[in-house]
Amino acid sequence: MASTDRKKPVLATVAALAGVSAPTVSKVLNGRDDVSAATRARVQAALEELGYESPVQRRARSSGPAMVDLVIDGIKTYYPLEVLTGILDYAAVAGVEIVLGNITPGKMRSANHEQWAQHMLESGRKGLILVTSEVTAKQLESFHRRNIPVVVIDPLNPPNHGIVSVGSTNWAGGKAATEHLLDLGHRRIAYLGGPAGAECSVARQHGYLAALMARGVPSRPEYMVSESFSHDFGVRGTRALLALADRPTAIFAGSDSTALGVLEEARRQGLRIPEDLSLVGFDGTNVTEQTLPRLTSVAQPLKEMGRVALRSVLRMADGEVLDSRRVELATELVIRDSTAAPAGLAA
Amino acid sequence: MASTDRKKPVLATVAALAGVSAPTVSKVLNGRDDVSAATRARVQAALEELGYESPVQRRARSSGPAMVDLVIDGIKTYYPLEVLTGILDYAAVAGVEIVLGNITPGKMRSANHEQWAQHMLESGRKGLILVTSEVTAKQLESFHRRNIPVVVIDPLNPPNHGIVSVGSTNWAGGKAATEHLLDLGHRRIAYLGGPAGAECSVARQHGYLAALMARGVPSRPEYMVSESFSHDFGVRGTRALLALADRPTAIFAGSDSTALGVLEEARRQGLRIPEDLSLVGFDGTNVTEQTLPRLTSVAQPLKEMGRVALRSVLRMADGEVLDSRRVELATELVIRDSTAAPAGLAA
DNA sequence: CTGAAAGCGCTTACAG
DNA sequence: CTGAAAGCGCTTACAG
Repeated sequence: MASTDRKKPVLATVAALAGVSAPTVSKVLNGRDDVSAATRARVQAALEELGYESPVQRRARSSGPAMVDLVIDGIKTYYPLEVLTGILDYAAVAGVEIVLGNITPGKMRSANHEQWAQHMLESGRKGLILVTSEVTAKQLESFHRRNIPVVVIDPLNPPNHGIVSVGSTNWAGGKAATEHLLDLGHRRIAYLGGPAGAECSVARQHGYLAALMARGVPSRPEYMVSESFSHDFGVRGTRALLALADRPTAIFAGSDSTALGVLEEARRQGLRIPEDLSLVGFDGTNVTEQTLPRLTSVAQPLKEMGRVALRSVLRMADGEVLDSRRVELATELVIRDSTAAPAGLAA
Repeated sequence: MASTDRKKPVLATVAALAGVSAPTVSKVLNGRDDVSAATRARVQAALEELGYESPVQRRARSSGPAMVDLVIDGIKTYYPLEVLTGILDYAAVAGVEIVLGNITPGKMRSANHEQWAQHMLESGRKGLILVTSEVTAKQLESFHRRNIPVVVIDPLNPPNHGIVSVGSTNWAGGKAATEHLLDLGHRRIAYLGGPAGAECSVARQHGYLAALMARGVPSRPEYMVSESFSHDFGVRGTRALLALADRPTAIFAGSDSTALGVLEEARRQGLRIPEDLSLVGFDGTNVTEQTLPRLTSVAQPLKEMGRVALRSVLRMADGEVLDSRRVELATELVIRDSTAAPAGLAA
C-alpha cells in the first residue's frame, strides 16, 4: 500500500527494514524452516511493505503474462467446466495465464506441498485456485510461508483454517429447495449430501433442516445421507432411501450429478418423476436442461465464482487485503419439470 | 546432441569454449550489439553445443514439472473440450503442466509472436499446442528460431509451411458420410464446410466429391458452401440451401456444431429430420447423443488427437525426430437417427 | 535460530 | 570490439 517507493527494493533493503541480515531474508524467501516465527513475520511484513520481487519473479513478470495455478478435478462434469470457463474469462481480461497442474484434488493429500509451493515460487506464479478440494492447515502453511495466495472454491473442509474461499449461499439454497417441496405438499423429503464435513454440503443440509423446522415437519435421520457429490452416490443413496418402509416422496440432491444418479435409479425401479418422486438438484449446470424431465435445481453462479476466485487471488498477490475471507454469491432456485405435488395430493 | 556433458555449463564454460571472456558471452545473451558478427557466431555455437541455460531457465526447469502451452478456443463446445481432456490425460501421465494462455486462435494473427516466444523461452516452456488455429510461416519462425516445438491439431491452414500437425482421416470420413447418404438413396446432397482453405475441411469436401463421382452423381457448386465450423453458419447455410429451387434432400455438415445449426433452421422451417431432410455431422462429440433426433456423425478420436499432440511436442522437445510431420488417426461413421431415405423413396 | 564471511554467476563501467 | 576489474544481488557453509 504505502510509501517507501524510491527504487526497486533489493534483498538488502528488506533486510535493513526488517532489522535482520540478508541471509535471513533469503531463507524466508526460499521457504526454509530454520527461521523463527517472529523473525519470519517481521521479514514478511518488510517484504510486503516494500513490494519486494525476486529477480526470478521480476523477470517472469516483466517478460510476459503472470501465471496462476489451478487444481480442478477433471472437466468431465459441468460443475468444474463452468468454473473453469469463468476463470478463463477473467484470465483473458486480466491478462494472466492459467496453469493446469497434474495434481487433481484426489492427489492433493499425498502431494509434496513444500516442493510444489517451491516450484510455484520459482516459476513466478501469482497464486493458486483450488476447486472443491480439501486443504489441511499444514498444506496451507507451505503456501502461506511463501506468500503465495490460495483461494478455494467450495472447499471440502470443515469450515476453519482461515482459508480464503468463494462459494454461494448454500444455506439459503438448501432452504429454498426444501420450501419449494414443502409448498408442493411434500412432507417426506430426503437429503442426499456431499462428503462428510464439506462446508457447502453441511450448509445446504442446515438450510433443509431450517425449512422443515419452520413448517413443523420433523426431520428424520434416515432421510439424511451424506457421502459424496457423485453420480454413483445418487444411485446408491436412492436405492437405500427407496428401500425404507416409509419412502420419501421427494429427494433433494446435494448436486446435479447426484440428482442424475437419483434419476437413473428411480427410472430403474419404475418410478416416474415427478409423479411418483419429486427431485431437486443443486448447481444449476447445463445438464438440468438436458434431462427428461428437465431438472429443478438450485443454481449456483459457477462462472462468476470462478471469476471472483481469480480476481481474489490477483488482489492478494498485489498485496491488497480482502474485505472478507469468505465470499458468498447468491443462489437461485430454478423450477423446471422434476417437481410436483406428491401422488396422494395430485388432482 | 553430442558429447561434452560433464557438469551444468555456466557462462564461464561457454566463454572458455568460445575462446572469449565472460562479459562477451553476457553481451550475446542479452542481445547487445557491441559484439562482432564473427564473435557472436562463435559464442552462439558454443551456447548451443553446451546446451547452456540461464539460471532462470535452469531453475524453472529443474524445479518441477515441465510446462507446455496450449492455445484453444474456449471450451464452450465439445470439440475443444474433448481435445483438452485428452491433452490433460496425457499431461497427468507425463507429469507436465498445461498453460492455458490468454491468446485465443482469433487473436493469434495480431499477437506479438516474438515477444510471446521469448516469454515461453524464459519461462522454460517445452512447446506449444494449437487447436484449430491458423499459423503463418512468419509466426512459426519465431518459435522455430528458439527451438520451441509447435504442433497444430486440425490446422486451419492451407496445407504447407511444414507445420507438424495431428488430425484424422478427413477425406475418408467425408467419403464415408457421403456414401452412407448415397446408399440411402439421396442424390441431392449438400456440403456445409469450414473456413476456406482449412486443410481438414477441404479434405472432407474432397471425400464427399470422391463418393459422388464414384457413383456417377454430378456435383453442384451451389450445394457446396464453406465458411466456418460454427453453429451460426449452420443456420445461415441451411437457409441458403433451402431457398434453392432444387433443394438438397440431405446435408453433410463439416462439424457437429454446424449440424446443430442445420437442425435448428430445419426445425424453424417446419422440416422433419430425417423424414424431410437427412443430416450428417462431423466430429462425433457428445452432442450427437443429446439432440433429437440423435445425430449421425463422423466421429474423430478427439481425446486421442489431444494425447498424440502432447506426446509429439514432448518428443520434439527431447530432440527426437518425428516419423512424420502429419499424423492422421482413423475416423468412424456412427449412424444414429438423423439420416433416412429421401421422401420420394420412403416406403 | 542468526549472521559474518566467503562464494557464485552474471553484469556493468571503462580502459585500450 | 574486447576483456580485466569491480560490482551486484543472492546463496551457502558454518561458527556461535
